[in-house]
Amino acid sequence: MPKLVDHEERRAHIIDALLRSAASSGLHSVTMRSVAIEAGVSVRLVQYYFDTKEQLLLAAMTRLAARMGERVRQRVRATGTTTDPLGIIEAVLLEAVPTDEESRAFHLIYTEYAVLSVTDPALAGQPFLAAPNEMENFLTAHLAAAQRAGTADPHLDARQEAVVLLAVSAGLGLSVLLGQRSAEEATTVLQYHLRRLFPG
Amino acid sequence: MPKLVDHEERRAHIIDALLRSAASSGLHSVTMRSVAIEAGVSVRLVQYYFDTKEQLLLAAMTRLAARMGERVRQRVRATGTTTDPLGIIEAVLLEAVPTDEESRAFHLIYTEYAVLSVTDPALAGQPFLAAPNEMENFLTAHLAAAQRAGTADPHLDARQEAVVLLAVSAGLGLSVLLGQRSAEEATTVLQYHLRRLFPG
DNA sequence: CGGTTGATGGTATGGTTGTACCACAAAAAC
DNA sequence: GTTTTTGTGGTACAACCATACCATCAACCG
Repeated sequence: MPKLVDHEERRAHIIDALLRSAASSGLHSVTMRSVAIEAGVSVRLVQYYFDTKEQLLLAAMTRLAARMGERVRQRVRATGTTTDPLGIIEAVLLEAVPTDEESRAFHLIYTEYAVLSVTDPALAGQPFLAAPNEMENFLTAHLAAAQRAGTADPHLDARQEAVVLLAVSAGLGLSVLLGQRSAEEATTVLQYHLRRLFPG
Repeated sequence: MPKLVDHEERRAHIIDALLRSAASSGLHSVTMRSVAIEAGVSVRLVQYYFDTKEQLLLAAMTRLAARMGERVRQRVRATGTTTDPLGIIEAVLLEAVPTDEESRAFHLIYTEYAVLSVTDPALAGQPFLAAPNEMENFLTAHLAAAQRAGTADPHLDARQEAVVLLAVSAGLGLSVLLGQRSAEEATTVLQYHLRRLFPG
């Protein structure tokens, strides 16, 4: 046998090719061939590492969901604090607003997957439910902490506000994707809304 | 020639078949054949009335966008008032939350179209931008009216709040579609948020 | 050193899709 | 009453797609 190759690396390489291919012309238009070409390998190799297209799509979805988690955690880390609820919450929510081309592509594919998973039984949507639920708890906890610290209005229902926040961020992100709003507008609106929850 | 048929009626019939077909297994899986079968006509007829698949999809999208407008107007009319801003706003926003199977199918296809229009140049997204912009103005106006009438907090920025409201409603609707939340939960959260804008 | 096994390329195949083409019947036009 | 025109069916076709199959080549195993 030649070279004795690192399977995980090869798989990652192919998945990245799929994501690039999907970013430019939509998830619905990716084919074994387009992925192979984008990855610079033969179709046979894509088959070799993923067997079927369904499994390839599934693997890409899993990778995407994982990357979403990383992105959010990275943003939170970038705030450099674990004690400023407003900063942390803002960081989490702003991740949903696509700014540069890279994040736009990311969120586009993510959304395409989410919508696809509604009708495609093979893509049962676990990854798309686990993450938001986790975020909901996360936001609720930090909101409650802010209330205890006196920086957020104590009359608020922390959990319901957390759900509202997630919905606002998802809705704004979507409207940016659809070209209805600019990323700057969306950011401004989100910050406006946060300032109402965190007066002063 | 036989029968001399009403073209618009035939077209509507076929488009409805497309929407039914898309509702059950996703917009991506509709084909000329599946539409023809669902409509109970031959493939040739679908071609005859729409020439190409692209035009069929486009016509269905247009019809869908128009129907969205009707739905919202109908809801507003059903409130039976033109002077109660809270009632009117709540009616508009609740339309985005799919309750029964019919509205679920409607919003699913609508969302699939919206996402598809991002990558498919043939489906340039005008219909998906006009309606929300109109709604934004509508909500802004009614919010401002409520502020003048003293039922809404006068410190609010009516336009930004309108954008937030649209985003919340879109986000909640999407989360219901994805199966993350029940329609009841979404409704509760939306009403909670509205009660914060309209105290008392 | 011989053979087994991992990695890869190439190609064939069966199915599906959108669309073009051909035929025909029946109503309208003249 | 002949000739258009309009609606409709059936079918053929070229493209494309996912996948199965066949072949090859090189490394490691014994």
